[in-house]
Amino acid sequence: MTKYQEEAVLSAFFTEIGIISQLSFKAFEQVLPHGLTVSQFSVLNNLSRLGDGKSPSVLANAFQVTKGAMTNTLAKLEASGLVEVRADATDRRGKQVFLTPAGIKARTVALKSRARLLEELLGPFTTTDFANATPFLAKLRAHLDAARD
Amino acid sequence: MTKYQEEAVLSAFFTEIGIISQLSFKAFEQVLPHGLTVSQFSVLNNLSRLGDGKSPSVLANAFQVTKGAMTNTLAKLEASGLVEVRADATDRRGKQVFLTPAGIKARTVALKSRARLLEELLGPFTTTDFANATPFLAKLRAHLDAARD
DNA sequence: GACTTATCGTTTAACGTTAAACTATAGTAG
DNA sequence: CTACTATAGTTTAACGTTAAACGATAAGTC
Repeated sequence: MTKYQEEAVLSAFFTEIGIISQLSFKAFEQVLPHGLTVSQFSVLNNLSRLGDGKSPSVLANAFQVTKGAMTNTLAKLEASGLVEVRADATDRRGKQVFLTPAGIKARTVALKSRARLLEELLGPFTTTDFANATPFLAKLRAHLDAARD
Repeated sequence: MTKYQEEAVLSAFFTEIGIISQLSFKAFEQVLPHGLTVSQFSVLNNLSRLGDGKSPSVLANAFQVTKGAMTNTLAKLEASGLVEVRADATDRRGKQVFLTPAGIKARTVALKSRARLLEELLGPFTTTDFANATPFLAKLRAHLDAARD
């Protein structure tokens, strides 16, 4: 296989990845409860699955987003009453983010929408198809993540 | 396998896709010749591979981007002298986009950077790993594209 | 204890994008 | 020919993001 062909293989792979990412992202966004963005849902979901009380900067790191972006996302969530942001008692620079009952509920509703969407995205494929594809992707993601300067 | 587990499989898959897409996109952006964005490179590459003289709206469709976004991208390319936009003689509403010598050169330089980057992204994997993963992704992309309302 | 460096969160300007309104031109039906 | 409808491209406001500057607080060093 020539250098050129190898390049074409990688290029095709990353092109497909990019398109799938874009299409699935948009599909998810359209299906989310009104006013909730993917970023906002991701924060709610993280706080619910992994526990709330996290600081904005921890969240920003978790999602690989700047602190400024997280300030914005949290402000929206707070304005919608889905999250409560309190001063950190032990570090006066810091804050802590907590889910409100409304936030928990919004996440639950969003999860149901996502479940319906995923079923739709499954299309003619089987769960096994996706399960088989994931390990390589996970390893690749870990490599890219590590190689990032 | 329970419904919940199936959902987790799909969710994990799309999460990996999203992260890989984001990381590879950013890596490409950082490696591009100064001032060239991924969108701009994509237009140059399309015009070079598939022939220039296309209209802005054809390009907008090809990249699934709004006409307004393409207006912006082409304006940047034109300001950089990488592209020449001429009135369409046969349709006075329309325009045609042509590569300039500088545009062809910029694309060549960008392609070399991309080749180096792809080699780096290859990491511990083989070309075959990517080749094996691509067919499913291509089929899935086609499904998502078709399912899009 | 005083200086220096690092971290937390916010703010600002800039960017690329979308959606929608708009102008100009083309195509079509009566 | 006259409407009407559709399409090409631009413009505008809004959005979510980044990068960089900033003030406040904490941690480390002499």
